[in-house]
Amino acid sequence: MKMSKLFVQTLREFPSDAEVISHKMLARAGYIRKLTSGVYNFLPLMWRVLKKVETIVREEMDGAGAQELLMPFVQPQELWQESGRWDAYGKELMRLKDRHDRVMCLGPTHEEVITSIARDGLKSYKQMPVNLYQIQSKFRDEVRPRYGLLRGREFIMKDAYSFDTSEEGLDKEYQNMAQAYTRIFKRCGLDTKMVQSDSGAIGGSVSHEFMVITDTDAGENDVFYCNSCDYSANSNHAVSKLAPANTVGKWAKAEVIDTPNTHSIEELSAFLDIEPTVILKTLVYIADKKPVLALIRADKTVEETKLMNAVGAMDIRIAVAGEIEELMQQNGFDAEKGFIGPNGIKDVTIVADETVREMKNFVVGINQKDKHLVGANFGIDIEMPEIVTDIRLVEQGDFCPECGKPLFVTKGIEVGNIFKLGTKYSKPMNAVYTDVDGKTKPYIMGCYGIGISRTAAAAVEAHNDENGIKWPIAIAPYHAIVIPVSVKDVTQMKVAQEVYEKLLAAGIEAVIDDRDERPGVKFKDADLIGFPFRVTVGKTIAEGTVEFKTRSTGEMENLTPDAATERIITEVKKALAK
RNA sequence: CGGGAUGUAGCGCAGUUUGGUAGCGCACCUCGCUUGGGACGAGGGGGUCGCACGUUCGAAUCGUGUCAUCCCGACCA
Repeated sequence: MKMSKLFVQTLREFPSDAEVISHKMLARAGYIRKLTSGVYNFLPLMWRVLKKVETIVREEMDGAGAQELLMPFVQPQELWQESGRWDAYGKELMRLKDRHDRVMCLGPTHEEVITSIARDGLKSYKQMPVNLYQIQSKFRDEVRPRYGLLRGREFIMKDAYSFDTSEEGLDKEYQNMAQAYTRIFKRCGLDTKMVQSDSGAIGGSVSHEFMVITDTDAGENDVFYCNSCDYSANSNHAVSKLAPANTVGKWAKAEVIDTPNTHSIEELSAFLDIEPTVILKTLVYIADKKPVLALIRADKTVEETKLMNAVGAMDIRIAVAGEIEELMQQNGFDAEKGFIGPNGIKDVTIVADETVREMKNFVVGINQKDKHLVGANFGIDIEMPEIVTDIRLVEQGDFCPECGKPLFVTKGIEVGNIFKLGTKYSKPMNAVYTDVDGKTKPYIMGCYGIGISRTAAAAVEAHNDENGIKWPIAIAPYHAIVIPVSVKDVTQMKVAQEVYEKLLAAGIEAVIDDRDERPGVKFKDADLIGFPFRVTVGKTIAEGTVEFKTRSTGEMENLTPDAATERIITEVKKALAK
């Protein structure tokens, strides 16, 4: 490809609406252009990258025994009503009407459609196991799209769905996919960590996420991991052992005492001269529009996803002052934040964290302003809630649940995930097969996603410097660029042309910068766009050498034109051999 | 959806306070000159100043409304 004809417009400055590095770089280097919020044009360079990621994904998925198909982007409401997700999915599901006022949605994921395909054509145990996948644009009407391709509304995703006749079969396919994913991301030049995670709106029991570890803002997930064993988990799912703490209060008997103006745990513990570990904290949440009380040892934080799961809600948030007031009034109390407690609250789900179990003689709010109950105990002064489970956010300094060594935290970009769905969709949608015993049974399903466009963006997050992108060779839009310093210099141009043609003949994807620009412009563009290799043909051609530069390391060498050509061919082959 | 901000040429911005016929840099076109890290000179093309209504002799500028975009929080590939 001639640089003069390559459809790309690099910018001198970063677009002002870009926040994270991958968005800045991809926009400035002319890979993407925003069409509207969270929706991007993938320009020729970007499309080449995406196709390369797709190719790797296809090769590994096919190699793992999956079969590719393509499902529609527009889906009918009825299918989503069958699974129960039409109401459950929320506003992220982009709904629209056709000309007959029939209600449709844009596919954010395809469990419903694939399940309908399966129940039509997958009738016998003999046809299983089977794994079907597609690569396609998805649309999720995100509350707040951001970070460019990392959280767009429209994005390219590979989604695979497996059908098995047994849990054992599903386990096997789950492992199979985990291994395929590990290979895929490695081939894309990304270091990923497979972490335990919450299964969220898609549902199911077990799930893992593949995280690109990054220390930038773009890593929206906190990942806790252990250096001594292989435990790692998303913070929304992580569990931990706690350091020993004093959880027994200093009071011998229960009594209500005045605690004026102690609205926070800090103020209360200072006023009473005690540690927060002997205070029972009561938080009011709104889960699916209904209030929920969460009890936890006061030095700990509630993890909202865990709480949401504990009460079986689809949506959760902390209550605002007005809602707390309303709850108090309904129960005949006059208290505010800081003095709330579980006693006397009727018809409200109460969830306690495991940490409350070992608390004794503790301090707790009793829904009276400026008063607390001290020396309280479960079973005597406070009823133990029916739901006692882990709703605690793991923190740095906690210990590994498996081996007891310290846990560490880091940021991660989720590029893929795998779920065990079980019969979550097959049962409600009556998607069944006939088993060997002649009985009809629902499929045991799994689903496996990879964000294609997010993976490409994550690669930029992981590989860049102040001058631009440093693409991993396997997913770079082109492998190499050949730059004649002056296109008017006949010798330089001739040698550059020869190198370029030899590269093409060897199957290297190369660009020749035939523009009549000053060298600085060409070098800046080459670095910004991120060609893995660069051959510069300049004055040193008089001594028979050209300059060979490796983008990832910045290393520069003077080689003969043939040596530089061979070097690129060797390096690219080596990189693609994985 | 709550809080904050911004909409002026493809990109980055000034002009708005104090109303008077729209500007700068980059990019683009032509010519000259230049050629190892985003040169220089001359000339040129491109904008209903987000949109609507209002105030005014006159609105990018003032008022009201509206839309869009971005940032901070709750969701997720």
